[in-house]
Amino acid sequence: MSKSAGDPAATGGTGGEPKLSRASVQRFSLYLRLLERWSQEGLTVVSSSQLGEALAVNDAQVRKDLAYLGSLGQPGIGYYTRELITALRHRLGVDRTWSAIVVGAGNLSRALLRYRGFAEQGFQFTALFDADPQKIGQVVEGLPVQSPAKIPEILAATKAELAVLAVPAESAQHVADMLVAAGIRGILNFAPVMLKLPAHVSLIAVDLAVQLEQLAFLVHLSQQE
Amino acid sequence: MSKSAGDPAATGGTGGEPKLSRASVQRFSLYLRLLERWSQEGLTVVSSSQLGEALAVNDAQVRKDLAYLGSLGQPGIGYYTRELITALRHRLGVDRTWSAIVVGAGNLSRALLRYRGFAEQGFQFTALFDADPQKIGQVVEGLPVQSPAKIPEILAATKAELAVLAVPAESAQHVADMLVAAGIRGILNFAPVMLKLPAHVSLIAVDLAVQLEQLAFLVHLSQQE
DNA sequence: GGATGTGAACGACTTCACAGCG
DNA sequence: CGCTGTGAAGTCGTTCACATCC
Repeated sequence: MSKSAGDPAATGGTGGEPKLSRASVQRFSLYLRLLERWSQEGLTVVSSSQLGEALAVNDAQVRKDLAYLGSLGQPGIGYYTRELITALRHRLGVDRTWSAIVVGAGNLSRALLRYRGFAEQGFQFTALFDADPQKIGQVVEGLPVQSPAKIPEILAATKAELAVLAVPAESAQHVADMLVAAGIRGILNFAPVMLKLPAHVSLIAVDLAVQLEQLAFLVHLSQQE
Repeated sequence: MSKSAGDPAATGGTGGEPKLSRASVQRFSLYLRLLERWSQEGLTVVSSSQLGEALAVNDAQVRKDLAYLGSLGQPGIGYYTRELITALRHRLGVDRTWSAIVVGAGNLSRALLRYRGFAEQGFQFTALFDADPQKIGQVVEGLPVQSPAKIPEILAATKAELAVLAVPAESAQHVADMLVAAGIRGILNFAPVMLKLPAHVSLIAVDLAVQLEQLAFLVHLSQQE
């Protein structure tokens, strides 16, 4: 469940690009994480079938995906993990630091702020907002809770490009509009609503209730036989 | 990002089924939520294009999806919301109560336990586990934290079929194995690892770090032009 | 008229299969 | 040899277009 903001009038070029399948992007993060773990465990060379098996992906698919990074593979050998990691980081854009703000100071935000994996990947949470006057001024995981009214100001100051939206469904669109107006570039939305955003703002939506429902449905299906 | 446990040797029948696209299932939950909201607002009839517009889905796609529920549509009119809702609930398996347990008593679990949308959809969280001795005995959102050693016992008693896994990556596979041994039917995994599960246990994986990375990548891409 | 249901065209993604290289 | 890179084939999902029905 995730949808990027539009991509109209693309395919402008006369074609000939190596083709970046929209779906392979979904797997890049998984390759990267796995490679980082394996690399730390001392693995220096890896084959497409090893990667494929670990991630439940066809090995040809893995090669197609990785080919998009350039011809890094060594026939008869495999891929050098270090090289792959560097190339993946670059392609994914995580070879730099991303600054992100969090709106909504509930348990979900707390969980996100606490998770150390983000910092390792170059993500920094630089500000936390909540509309609840009771919460403003409190410090959560090292960040003071601030009024959403300050979003424009803070966003201008921190140059944060990403925002995590973990507010009630009712206020999600309103807050999103504020973020857009303040110049945000991408929103990770946890509120159970379909946000309407201009095309230049990217969107990933994660709806936890939907996920649980999907799981129930899978079980439901498997029980019907 | 989600993958059901295998589905080998399927396609046994001689074909002829109305065809349930794996992807349309992803949308069923969204239709359902939207319809429930609109229905409460007094809407009694809805057209495929209305639904499509609200969810950014082609109207023909919506009709194809809904056709799988039977021929509920009224040519020239649309669909009766009540009928659609009932049919969707039945098809999704949420026209009954699902009992679920939660393993890992961190902030993410807290957020899930607190979210009221689950109860409305018939999901009940009946037990909470954590390996941290410090936490055992505490009461979180109304549920006492129990030792994972009690999983088999409690699972047998509560007949819970679903489990939410919100534990550190290191222990995720171990806990998953325990859950499987105890007879769980489906797992919603938040730990950043690829779980290996037997085919009869369904799996939905939500990796928050991957989602943020995907968002960064989308922004990264949009900035390259 | 207005909306459904659906075959057919289209496009995207995946898998196969194999040439080619170290 | 083993493993990559990739055209070709196959599968799946989406969109189009239109007959059909209220």
